[in-house]
Amino acid sequence: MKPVAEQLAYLRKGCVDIIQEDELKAKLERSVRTGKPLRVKVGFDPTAPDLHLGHTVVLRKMKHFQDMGHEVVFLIGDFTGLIGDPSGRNATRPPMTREDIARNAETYKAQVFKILDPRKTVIDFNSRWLGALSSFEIIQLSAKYTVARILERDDFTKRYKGGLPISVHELLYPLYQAYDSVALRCDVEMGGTDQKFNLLVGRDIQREYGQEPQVVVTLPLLEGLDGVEKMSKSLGNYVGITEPPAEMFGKIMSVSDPLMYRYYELLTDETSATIEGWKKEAAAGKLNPRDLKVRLARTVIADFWGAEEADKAAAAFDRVFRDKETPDEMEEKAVRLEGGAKTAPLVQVLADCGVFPSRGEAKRVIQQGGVYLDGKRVEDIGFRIDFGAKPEYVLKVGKKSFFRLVLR
RNA sequence: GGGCAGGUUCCAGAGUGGCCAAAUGGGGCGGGCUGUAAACCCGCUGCGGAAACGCUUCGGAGGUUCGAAUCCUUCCCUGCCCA
Repeated sequence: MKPVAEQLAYLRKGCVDIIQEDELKAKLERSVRTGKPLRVKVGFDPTAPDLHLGHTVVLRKMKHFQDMGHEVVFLIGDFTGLIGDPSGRNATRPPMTREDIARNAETYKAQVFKILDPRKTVIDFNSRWLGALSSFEIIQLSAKYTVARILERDDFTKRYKGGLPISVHELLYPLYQAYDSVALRCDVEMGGTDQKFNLLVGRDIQREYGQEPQVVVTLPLLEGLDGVEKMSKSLGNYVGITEPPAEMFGKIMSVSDPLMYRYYELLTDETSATIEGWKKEAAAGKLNPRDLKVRLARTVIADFWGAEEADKAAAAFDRVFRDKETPDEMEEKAVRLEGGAKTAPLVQVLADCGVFPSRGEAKRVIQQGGVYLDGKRVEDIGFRIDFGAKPEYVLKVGKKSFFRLVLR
């Protein structure tokens, strides 16, 4: 196990808060002395079946703890998922079914080891202990905290003052999450900055149960592709870690320059000094931000798919967008025509095979000049596609979507 | 239990009998500019229709009216105040 000072320096990088740092130091010292690793918990909400880059910020930090020889608990909040954490939301979340949760948990398991070391990771479910609590024990737990303190949480305060509904079970959420720390006897709990309140409640409740309070580590929330909202699946501004390399590449390239530096900071091992240097060089015109962006995309993709795939994605991207060629892999859309007909109005075909949600939408985009067949812009909304001449067309919608239209 | 204020299109939020498929902003989509950047500019944004126009929508169900998002009844949901 590494010396404490070295561990601290390594673990501190990129964190927003460490509460309290001297407590962490003390825990690390004891761990070095006794050879007993720290237990670090991070809870994951079972609603998102697919991890995205936003999750990887904390996953990477978990990996850092593993690198330092500590034990990481990847806690799937299957029980708390039944409540639905209202953090950062202004509305109550609909609860999930047990089936949803079980399925999503499996998906998680399959994904986290792209980053985490499986030998040093414990995967657990909080239904294991929360589901076993009796009503009496729940009352005991709730008695250890006050409504006023719970309402201090930012989003509760806002909702309360704004006259928006808060259900009682939502108030219980932080207590349940805190109880996880008690059940696991955590030394450290990590989460995004939006989790700060919940993590801190963990400290209080552990104290109430006679345990040494955990150290709370918060990490920045990664902004989504829009650069404003935090990355989330429901906002659609995310890059999923299982997405094909080409997809990832395109998404990362579409990010704004300031966001690119942010991504470097949070998603790669480049040092802050290096990144600052690039920023200056780009501003001075010595470096094309586009090249930096390509580098970022390759680095990120290499983490999940390997360097070779990253290179391929980069090459494919150049072919399509620099050389204006069509990509070699496109989503195929099967076209079915009535009674073995060979031709049909394009608008109809595009709506039927799901490229557009309705004919109206298809018409609109064609009128606006956003539809291309085999590289030629379709000008006429009455255009009929003819599969008699050829069985397959390359369809381009807007700048970046390509489909293969195949008659079935 | 009593009083009051609300529930509008993806979201926020106007609209209080016909001019409302419903202002405005955001989001989304398309075009232009570019580094497929961002920012910015233009356009579109319920469904069907080439269009004229038709059809379905304003918490649910009924009703009044030639005509309702707008009025009435009732039910459901939310917030506030009092108890």
